[in-house]
Amino acid sequence: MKNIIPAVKGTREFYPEDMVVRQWLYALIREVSESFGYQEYDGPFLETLELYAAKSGEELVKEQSFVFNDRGGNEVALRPELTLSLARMIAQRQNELVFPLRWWSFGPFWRYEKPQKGRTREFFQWNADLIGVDSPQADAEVIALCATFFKKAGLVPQEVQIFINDRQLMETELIKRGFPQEQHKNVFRMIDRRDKLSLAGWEAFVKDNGCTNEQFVQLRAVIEDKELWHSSPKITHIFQILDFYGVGDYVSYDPRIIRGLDYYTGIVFEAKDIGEKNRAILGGGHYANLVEDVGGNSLPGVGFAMGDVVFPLVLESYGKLPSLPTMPARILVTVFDDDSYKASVALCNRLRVVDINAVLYPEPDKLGKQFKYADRCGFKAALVIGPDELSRGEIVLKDLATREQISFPNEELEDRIKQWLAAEKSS
RNA sequence: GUGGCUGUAGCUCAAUGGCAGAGCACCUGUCUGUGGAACAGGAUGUUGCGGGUUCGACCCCCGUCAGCCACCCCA
Repeated sequence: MKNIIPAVKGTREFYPEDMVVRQWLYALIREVSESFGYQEYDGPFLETLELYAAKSGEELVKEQSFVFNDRGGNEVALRPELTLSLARMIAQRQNELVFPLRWWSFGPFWRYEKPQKGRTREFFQWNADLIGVDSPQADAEVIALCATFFKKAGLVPQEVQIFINDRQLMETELIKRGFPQEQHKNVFRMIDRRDKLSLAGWEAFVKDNGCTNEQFVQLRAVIEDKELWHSSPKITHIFQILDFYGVGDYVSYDPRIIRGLDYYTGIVFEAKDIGEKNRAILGGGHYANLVEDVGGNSLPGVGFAMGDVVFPLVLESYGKLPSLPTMPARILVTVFDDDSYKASVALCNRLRVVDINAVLYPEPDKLGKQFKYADRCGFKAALVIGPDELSRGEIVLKDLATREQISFPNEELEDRIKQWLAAEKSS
């Protein structure tokens, strides 16, 4: 392999076998989103850095965005997330849109991170948001949407769980335990870190960041209190609603879920693979002020995002990634020799007219070679029209799996193929 | 951004300073109208890239790129 110019680090190349997975996922996402009546939309791939600067969280903006100056000298970013674009799009048409509205999107995003398995610099993301309602019912609907998606993908609650928490509940609890309001943003960051450190390491981290020993004890008590949600009418209500949806067993309470993005103000949630790897699959939450933050009137929303990289890995680890055909045609038309080539082209034409996909072998060749090619490419059947068939006015269909051949009159082609394909599909 | 491991044929991997190899896959033939077997034969490499040490480097050293793993962070 000599001197191939390498792809940009962290970018993705979708070979046909990868592309079918991407399209399968897109179709599944569309199916679930639309089953809840969400409308598809999209925003720009390029945005001003300014859009994210105020609200996305420092790390995302300063460390992880692809930023450059355009020819006019403006600082632009390849979008690292969609929610801010969504907020602006809503704000711009705030007076004509009908609320509540439900929108979803699936498109490319970029983050400048160190690539490894499950993490690339270029990825697709599913976003779904419900805008205009500030209620536990709205939060529950969006969480139910996630759970329904998992269910539809074949994942069970023993494999994936959606963990939820409420930042308001946490704030109330923190104040009760002696943490002043201005310390909360900092404390949230500490809670976010808990899972990544040993208890001793976390203790040191917390104290290094200005907490007293008493505060450390209190903080630890908060995040270890798995029953804290009982004191929250909102979360209690949400669990009840999720039972109505029939997805209650996909959701549990976790006081350690806080989320890194700064704009969440209420319910926050994160779905994880609870098997060996413990990978985060999606995350989201409730944001009360986002539309206002980008210049609109106050309007609440709740939504989430899921990347396209981890999810198929999770499915694969549970053996639930479907095997998808990469060959869109099921029929290969062989070419016997130069004299019969015209007849082979004619067969293809007739099949395509009746919406049957067909591939024409590109040159006359030995039949054995053509059958082998057909088999390796994943075709289901090969058609033969050589001198013998032409003289009898017939066509031969060879089933590549069973190796059986049937022949039929030329004029019955369309019907016979349709019949055969229907039988093949159901077998 | 930090630390570690890895990089040899299309794929999986050998070769521990002395002629770059094996299995699988591929191509051809046995087989001039029939693909999954068998047999026979065949092709395939800037050993990721650049430098250095050495009589001699896949091997040792430095740099660099990429992948993977752990951090960081997140989808």
